Amino acid sequence: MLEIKYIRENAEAIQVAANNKNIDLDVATLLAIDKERIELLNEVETLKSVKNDLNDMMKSATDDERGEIIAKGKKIKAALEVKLPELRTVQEKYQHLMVKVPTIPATDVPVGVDESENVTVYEKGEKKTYDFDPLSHVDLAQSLDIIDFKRGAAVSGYRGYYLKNEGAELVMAMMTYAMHKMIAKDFMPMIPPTLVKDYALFGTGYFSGAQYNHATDEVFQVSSSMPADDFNTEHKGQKAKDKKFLVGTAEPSLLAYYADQVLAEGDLPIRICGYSPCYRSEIGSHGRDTTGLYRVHEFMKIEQVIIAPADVDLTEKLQEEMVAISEEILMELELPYRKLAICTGDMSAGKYRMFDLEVWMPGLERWGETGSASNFLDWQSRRLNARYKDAAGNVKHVYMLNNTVLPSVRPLIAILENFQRKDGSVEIPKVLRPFMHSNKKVITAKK
RNA sequence: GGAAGGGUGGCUGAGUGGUCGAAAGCGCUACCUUGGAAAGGUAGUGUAUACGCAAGUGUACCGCAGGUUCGAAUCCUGUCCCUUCCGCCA
Repeated sequence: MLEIKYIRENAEAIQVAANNKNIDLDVATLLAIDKERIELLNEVETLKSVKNDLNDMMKSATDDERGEIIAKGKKIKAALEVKLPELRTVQEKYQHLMVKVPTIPATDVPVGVDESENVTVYEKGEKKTYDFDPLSHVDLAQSLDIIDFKRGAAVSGYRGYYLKNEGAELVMAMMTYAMHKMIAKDFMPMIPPTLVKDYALFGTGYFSGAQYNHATDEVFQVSSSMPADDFNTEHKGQKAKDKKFLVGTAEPSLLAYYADQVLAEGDLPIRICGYSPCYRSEIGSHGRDTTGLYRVHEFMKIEQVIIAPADVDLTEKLQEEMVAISEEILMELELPYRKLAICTGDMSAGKYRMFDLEVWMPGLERWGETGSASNFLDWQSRRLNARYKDAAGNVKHVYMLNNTVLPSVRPLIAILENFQRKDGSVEIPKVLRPFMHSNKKVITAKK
């Protein structure tokens, strides 16, 4: 969401951004509707102004005058009953288009249609060479008895899994290691709610429109008092109460913490790291990555967010700072990775700049995304109404950034596949050993 | 899940249909007073939005959304949140 004034002044640049981001938006149509909206708004406000004058007159009117005023008032009311629905219709159209307006990306963001045009900034870490055929994490999980996909599918369904033995231990170790790392870097640790109201997800841009949309939004919906089938239908007499959503990352919860708040500039930037379970419906991903742990419906993650003052250059630095932390973690985990500058077509509407980190997975023989760093400028804070007062006393929207610190499952894949040895065992990365029972160094095959 | 009470400006809190954008107090800001401070005095002090270079003017906002009425902080309906008690429960 952007300011309409800004959209009027930068119509062309926004149209280009929308085109580059594959967003179906005609800015000229938006501006035409905006004009219509302003005209109707002025008409309605004029009517209301007359109404208010009548109310003032009523205060000191004689009985005779009162009858006359009431008659005039009724006319105003009738006129408003015509205009207000018109205004409402136009405002709905306006809102519908406004929520699609993208942030104009940084000028040096690569322009591209889809992920194939993302640009590799650099690769770091050595890909190991093996004197044997490296197994995939699925095979390793089986022989080491640390992940059970079969029972996961039986109990949870498609893409379900159990972590067990060292698998469970290792994931907890990863989470604790990452949390400690962030606390050491002065990020405030939080464990936010994962069951949230719609506005947290709308505000951070996780709904494709202004409301939850079954067809495209990758979000699980939850209701405690209605059958799931009736969720989007508000039956007469039946309450759509406790309509909640499961977040796919801690980001919405962490950022919505500041919704409707006015912060002090002196408190910015605010750095936060949050631990949360993450839920993804993967509704548009049927048939992709169908085996293994790569694409699952639930996992755990440490996330980092920064709430910054409205200073683009500063946020560029802060984004680099956040990416550097994620890179430091991958280096300490001794995982080879690459950094990608995400192109316009692979970037969602609100983003100004986005980097992905991908880790090499020798068993799958591919790079796999383990983290994503985004700078939204004020796109999210406008939706969330998160502001701050600057030194001069002006109230402005904050700028918001987020980045993965460490998710649970994809790095686990990378660890298993990169640290496997010829005898089928898997070495535990040194930095995680202090978080394993008895400083365990190796996971050995159970059979 | 049951019962009761409550949500008003930065805070406390008055207000049950028209004189209420809203009393009073506190806080805050400026000025006066002072050697300086306190106390005291005077004035000011919400947000959003439309038009405008601006001053300003209009509109909206008393949790949120609807409704009744010529007119709603006030009446009606729904909803969200908070407090207390009971029940259930990790």
